[in-house]
Amino acid sequence: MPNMTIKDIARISGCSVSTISRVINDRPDVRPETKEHVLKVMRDAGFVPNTNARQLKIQQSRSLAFVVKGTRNIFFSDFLVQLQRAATLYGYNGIVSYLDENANEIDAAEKILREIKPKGMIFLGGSVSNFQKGFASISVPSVLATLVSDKLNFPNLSMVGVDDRAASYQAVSYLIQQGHSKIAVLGGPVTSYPSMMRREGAQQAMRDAGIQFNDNLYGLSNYDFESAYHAMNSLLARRAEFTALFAMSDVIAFGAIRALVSAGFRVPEDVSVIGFDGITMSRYCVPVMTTIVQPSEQIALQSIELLVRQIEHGAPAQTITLQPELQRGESVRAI
Amino acid sequence: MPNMTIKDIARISGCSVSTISRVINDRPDVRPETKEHVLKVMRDAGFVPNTNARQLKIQQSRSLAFVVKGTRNIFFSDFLVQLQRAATLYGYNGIVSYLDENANEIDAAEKILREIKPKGMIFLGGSVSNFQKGFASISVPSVLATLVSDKLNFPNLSMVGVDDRAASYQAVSYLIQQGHSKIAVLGGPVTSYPSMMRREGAQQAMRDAGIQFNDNLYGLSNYDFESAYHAMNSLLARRAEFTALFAMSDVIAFGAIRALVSAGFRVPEDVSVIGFDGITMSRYCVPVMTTIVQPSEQIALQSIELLVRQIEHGAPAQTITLQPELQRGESVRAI
DNA sequence: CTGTTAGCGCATTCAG
DNA sequence: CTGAATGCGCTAACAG
Repeated sequence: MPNMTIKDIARISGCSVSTISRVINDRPDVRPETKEHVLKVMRDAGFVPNTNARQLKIQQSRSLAFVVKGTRNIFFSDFLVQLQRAATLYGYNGIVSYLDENANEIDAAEKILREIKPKGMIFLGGSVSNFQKGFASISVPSVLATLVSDKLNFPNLSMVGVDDRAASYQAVSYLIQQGHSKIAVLGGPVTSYPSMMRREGAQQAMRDAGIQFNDNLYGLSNYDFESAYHAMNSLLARRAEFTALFAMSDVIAFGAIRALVSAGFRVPEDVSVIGFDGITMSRYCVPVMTTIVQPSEQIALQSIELLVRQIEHGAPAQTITLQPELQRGESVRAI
Repeated sequence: MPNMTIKDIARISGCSVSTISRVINDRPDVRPETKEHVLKVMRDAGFVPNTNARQLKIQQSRSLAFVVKGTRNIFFSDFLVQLQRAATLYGYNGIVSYLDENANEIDAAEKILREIKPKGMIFLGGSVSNFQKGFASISVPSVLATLVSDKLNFPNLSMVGVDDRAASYQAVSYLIQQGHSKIAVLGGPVTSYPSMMRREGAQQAMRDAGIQFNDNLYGLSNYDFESAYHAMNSLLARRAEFTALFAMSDVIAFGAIRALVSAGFRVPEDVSVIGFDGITMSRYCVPVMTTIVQPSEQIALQSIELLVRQIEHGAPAQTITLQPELQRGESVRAI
């Protein structure tokens, strides 16, 4: 009898279906003995409630949707594992949905919402303008992870991440402290909010140090190895002169370093490189990457906690800004 | 009107619910014009069928469970994305479940089976002995991806992967061809089937070349950076002498290289390194990794195809062995 | 505390 | 080709 229903359990235990339902849902209004008895019958029969029927009835699931934009970004892969773990901790199961870099995450979210009716959503990556335009239409508790923006103000959208501008200010300041003044920057397009913030932070750091930011030293790259590799090659092709590079992610840094080395430069002897994210690889590569480490485990945990509070207690959305940390590796050299 | 039902569509389109249902399920017995009309109404209304109701009715889901053992293995992260993509291609949605390295994947699978009733499962990583002991109890179509073993013979368990023994034979033979004879090996424990096969292949290659395999040159490592780093340090601590290293995964190779470099060795000048897997990073690191590339996209695609055939047409389980490819990078030097 | 009953949204006979 | 009616398994009033 592999597929029992609560009816069968009701029959066997001599109770009614509603009592069984109450036991399943751990309602208080069941006599302890009855509950015990029903529980035993259920165990003996190997009964498992039908999730579909349950969810059809209550119109929602116990799942969270993780919407990931940017599948080639290793930082996100790492982060997803943490999210899953945290979700499980709170009794939810996470369903991952990968999106193309140029997909619209709001449209995708709406589709997911209708299809699987998650109780909450967590967005990894995403464009602020897409959110501004469309997020109003989605009403489930949500969290935008690894991104904090003051331009987004929705009652059901929390944000958890580091202050990208401050973090990249720190990164570039570090390069400047080490004596660099010709600093190239590699990162995402202006339509990417974190990229924009990181760029602003970088420029601010230069300005504050009296260094003129040169647009010629800015290379456009997506958050993947290949794109970064090509971006650096373009920089080199136009004879950009720099002694240091700020890459807006470790993955970008790796791709860039590969291009630099292929072109005959040494890191850090000829070019110093500082990354961003602090993926595991950054600690095991040669040279060890100097990078801004995002506290990904904390971000994941806090994201889930916030989401669960929003879901279960109707808590208001919050913005949490966590502190990144500078990992002093070997990829930056003082000059 | 965020939550439409087929009833609404029926009303708007002037048809009955059954016609709508037929259109949704792409049944042939609907007049083309009617179908077109209904389709238009559905699009205009942004209607999405309720998955729960549908699945409750047809008593099965359209989801596949991906059971991943080993969250720190970047190769699996890459691979999962491919699996998701392939699943979507076939109209299924994949649900990922991450397991601890020392969890029992069969127990986990049984739980997943009861909870979400997937139509099929794909296992990433897993111990052959666990399968031998417990897989008989699970009856849904399954695929063991990236692992091929002749010790597993279940009517509902397909396997897709490379011939680990042959592949590592190739890897070590390559080192030997390059003049190496003192070859260290870093890899998983004997309880890991791929590790065992890769070890056997490596030893065979050495035997065939008349090289004595020295147990002192074998280091035990899990498939993560840190473990590999420590394993290499142990090898160095016991003054193992070698000019080349066969690492059973790229991640292991990276961890080992980091340890080597820290100890003052250069790669490949002092020690040549060959890896396994061919993760994206292997092409963008310095030096570019010489490695055995698993055709992960193919493995993912074939795994899903096989699974879908088993599910939809009751096709028998199959074993598919794919050819890996040697990526000649810069981490191996002839001596 | 417990039982009866009416749907949740959809697929599917069975009649037209 | 199309429509009306039934029930999948479960929860939640409502009525004892």
